[in-house]
Parts: sequence; C-alpha cells; structure tokens
Amino acid sequence: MASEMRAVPVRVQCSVCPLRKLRQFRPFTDEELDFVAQFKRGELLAAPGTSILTEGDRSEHLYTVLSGWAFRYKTLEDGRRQVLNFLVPGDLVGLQGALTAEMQHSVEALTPLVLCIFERRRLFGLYQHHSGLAFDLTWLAAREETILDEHLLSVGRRSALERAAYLLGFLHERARFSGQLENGNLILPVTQALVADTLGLSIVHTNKTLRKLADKGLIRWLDRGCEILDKSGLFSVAGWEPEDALLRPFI
Amino acid sequence: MASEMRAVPVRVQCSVCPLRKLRQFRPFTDEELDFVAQFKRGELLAAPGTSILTEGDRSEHLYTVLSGWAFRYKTLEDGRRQVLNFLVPGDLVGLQGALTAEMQHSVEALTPLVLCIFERRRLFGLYQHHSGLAFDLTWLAAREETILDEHLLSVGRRSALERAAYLLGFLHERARFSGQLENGNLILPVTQALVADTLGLSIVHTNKTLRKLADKGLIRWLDRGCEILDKSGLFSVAGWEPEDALLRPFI
DNA sequence: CGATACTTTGACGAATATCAATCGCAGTGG
DNA sequence: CCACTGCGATTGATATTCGTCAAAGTATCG
Repeated sequence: MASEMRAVPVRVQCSVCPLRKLRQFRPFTDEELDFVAQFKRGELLAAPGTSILTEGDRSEHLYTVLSGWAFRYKTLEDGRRQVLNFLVPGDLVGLQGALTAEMQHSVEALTPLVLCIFERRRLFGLYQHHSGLAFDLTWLAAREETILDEHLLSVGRRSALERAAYLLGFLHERARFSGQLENGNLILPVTQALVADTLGLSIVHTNKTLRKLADKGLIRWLDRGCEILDKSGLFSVAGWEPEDALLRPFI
Repeated sequence: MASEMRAVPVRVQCSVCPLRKLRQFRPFTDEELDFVAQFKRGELLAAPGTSILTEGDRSEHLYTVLSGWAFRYKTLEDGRRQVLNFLVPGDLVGLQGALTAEMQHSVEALTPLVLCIFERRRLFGLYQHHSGLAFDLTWLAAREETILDEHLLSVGRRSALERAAYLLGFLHERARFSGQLENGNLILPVTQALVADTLGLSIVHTNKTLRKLADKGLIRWLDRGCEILDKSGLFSVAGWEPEDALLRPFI
C-alpha cells in the first residue's frame, strides 16, 4: 500500500519523447507538439504497488504512461476485486475523472512507473485549439471501450482456460505494441492473484488453469511473472486474434 | 433476423427534438443546433429484432437513439453471445466504427426503434468547428467506459443473485434517466435469454435466479418483460447505488 | 388450430470456489 | 550466518454454484 511516489519537474522533453519515436504512434504537427509540451506539468515516479488513483478521488490531473506497467481495478465493499484493464506506455489514465466528478476506479503501479502529468483544467483548451488532439482523445476512449467489450465477452462467456489464454495473449500483444519486445522474450509482470482478479476466478482455480497452459507448452510461470512461449498457441486456445492495429494516437 | 428496417427523410426537426426538452440533457447553443441539424441525414426506423449494425461492418453512419431500446453484443464463433450494454434514447451508436475500420460489436433493436442518422465523414468537421460537441462525444465515450467497468465488475465478481439485481436496477435507472418513467410503472423490454446473455449465465440458472428476486418481491416477471417493484431493494441486494447523474450531453 | 417463442421445473453432471496445508524464495533483523 | 517472516505458488479434499439435458407449461400470432 504505502510506497514511494513523487512528482518531479519535467525531465523528458516532449520533443524528444522516447515513445513518439516508435512507429506505432502517429506523428504530431509542430503546433501539437508545442501544445502538449506546455500541457505537461511534470512527471510522476511510482514504485510497484503504489496507488496512483483511488476510486472516489477527484483528480486534478490526467496522465500518460511513459514507461512501466499499471492496472485499473474496482472493488466491492467486502473486498472482492476486479481488474478492468492494464496500462502500458502510451496509455492515457484518468480521462474519466476529468469528465465526471469522481474517479470510478483505482489505478496501481505494477512495475516502476513513470507518468507524464497533465492538468485537467486545461483540457478544454485542447478541445478548442487542437481538434486533432481532441479527436485522438475520443479515439483513445473508444479503443478502451473496445478492449472492455472483449474482456466482458471473455469473462462472461469464455471458459477458464480460454479466458486465461485470451488474457495472456492480449497482454503480450499490448506489450509488443508499446515497444517492449526488443529483447526477444518478454516477461509479463503479473502475479497469479492479479490474473485471478482479471479473469473473475479464484486464485486456486487460476493456478490450476495456468498449469494447463504451461503443460501445453504455451507459457512458463516464473517467480512473479509469466513468460509467453507460444503466442499463436494462446490465440488458438482462446479463439481470438488481435486486430492489426494501425497508427495509434497518444498525448 | 430479417425484419423491417428503413431510412426515411428527416422528420423530427432537431430544433423541436423531443429529447432535448428533457431536463437531463444539456442545452445547445444556436450554432450547435444548426450544426447538428445539418449533420443529421435522416432517420432509421427498425422493428424489434432488427439488426442495426453487425460485427465486421464498415459503417458510414453514426446514430443517436431517438426512441426505443436496443442492445450491443458480441459473439464467439460457436455462437456464445455476450450482451455488452443497452441503448436508450439519447445514446450514441457506432462511434467505434467511426474511429476504427470495422465495427467490433453488433447492435439489435429490442423495441420499435427510431435512430437519427449522422454521416461519419463529417465527424471531423464537428471536431474542427464545435469543440463543445467534440467534448461531448468524448464524454459519452468515457461514460460508456464507466458503465462497462461496472458490468465487468459485476460479471467477474458478483454472485448470480447480485448480478441480476444490479442489472435490473441499472436498467431501471437508465430508463428513468432517458425520460421513460412518466407513467408510473415501467416494464423493461427484455427476455430471460437476453438477461442470461448479459449476466454471463445460462438461461436455466437465470430463470431460477430471477425467481428468487421475484419471491423477495423485488420484481415481477411478465410475458417478455420485467416490472421493477422495489428498486432500492434491488440496489441493496446488488450492493450498488447509481451515481446521481448530472447534466448529460447528447447529439 | 397449430406453430413458435418464451418460461418453468427437476435431475444430474461439470466447472469452479473454499478450506487447509505445504513449499520456496526474498527480505529482515539479530 | 541464521532464524524468522511474509508473499506467492502449489496441491488435495470437499462444498457450492452453475450448466446441461429433457420435458412440459403458457402465451401470442397467423
């Protein structure tokens, strides 16, 4: 729960943003780049386990993930938890809080995390003067909706094995697309308890389900992470194929 | 599957839009009203059971529900179906299709349905010249996301009884907020098969679960509909309270 | 009147949860 | 260095929830 979290002055200039260099992100115009550079107020560094946002918060800020992993979740009163989605570099955090009064979900860091901080107050200026960026924000919100649709289908209608295969394949795809697959084999930074809370299953049943995937040679479970050995095998078990994502916006 | 569906020339002038009179929708400026009136290309009338959009479509259009009920869903290859959300008057349909290449979900009419048709091509003009409306679109997308978050929590972590109570309370709330509660007791236009596909349960188990809610005096099941007898009783079983929704945009 | 779609019910089986341990590893303090 | 602690992973036994199968009842509609 308690962990290091601190805001620091801007360190990464937007003009040399390491993410923007990746070919999956759409290029900015000079005007857009200037605006975003001004929009950005600093960075937030958070250690694993740190709570970034909490359900009920009224946040002054919006964030973009610059590096690291995090996850969004909700809980019921008695503590049952449901993970809603994972956040990787390029993902926007806290748009809901900027539009409704209070955050309806919580966000927690999974790995050491760096977030770019934006001021919610200035969001309307973005809409007034940068329709391209405004369009991008809607695009990002619609993409999140698409992902949630697929998760809902998964939790509602896929078997435990299909669900687990879908999730791990999905996470691998997200990692790949956020530029984390340079060095060959990727390790997803998740615990089995976290996977269980994403799949809507108990920890015990999740363990037994992951074991089946491991026995099929599709994954290998490590200390607190999951190595993907056979991505297309996972997709095949899940009955799912990722979209070939085209150019993607981010802020 | 096959059913009546036809587009007709504009009949309801936006300036006298019956929805806009409801106090839950935010007022337009004159310029916004002019734009939307031009943006609108006509209306679509659909009988119950009609397919409005299908997964994989490339739709030229965006829609707003003017009257009636519909639902969004996805299916797996073997036919398993998951209902994602319901659509009531004021809801936007097809924004995803306007931003990504293909629709990722299907939409079907539940009752006689009237949709306002907008042209996807002209969406960018909206962003360029009407930042207020652009902001509204993002707001609507973020609200859909909030709803999906709650559904995911429900399907993943609530028991069958809690889930059913949540869903029916939620639908009652949506009906109320879209101005359908004038005449006292509302009948939700759903079948048990549809509820089952929303909750992620089998029809048989759904039937037995709804029976329990009926035995508690919270609902009454009718021919193909559900009458809500005790809304706060449902919320209590579900462990959920609706947000007091403030002013709401629509297009 | 038959056809169809929706609802209801009981019996049974499969999927998943809960309970209760145990094991291994990393960090911590003596 | 070592005992201790806590978290995560694992396992087997048992209980519960939920799905499937089969059948029948009921309303609507042409």
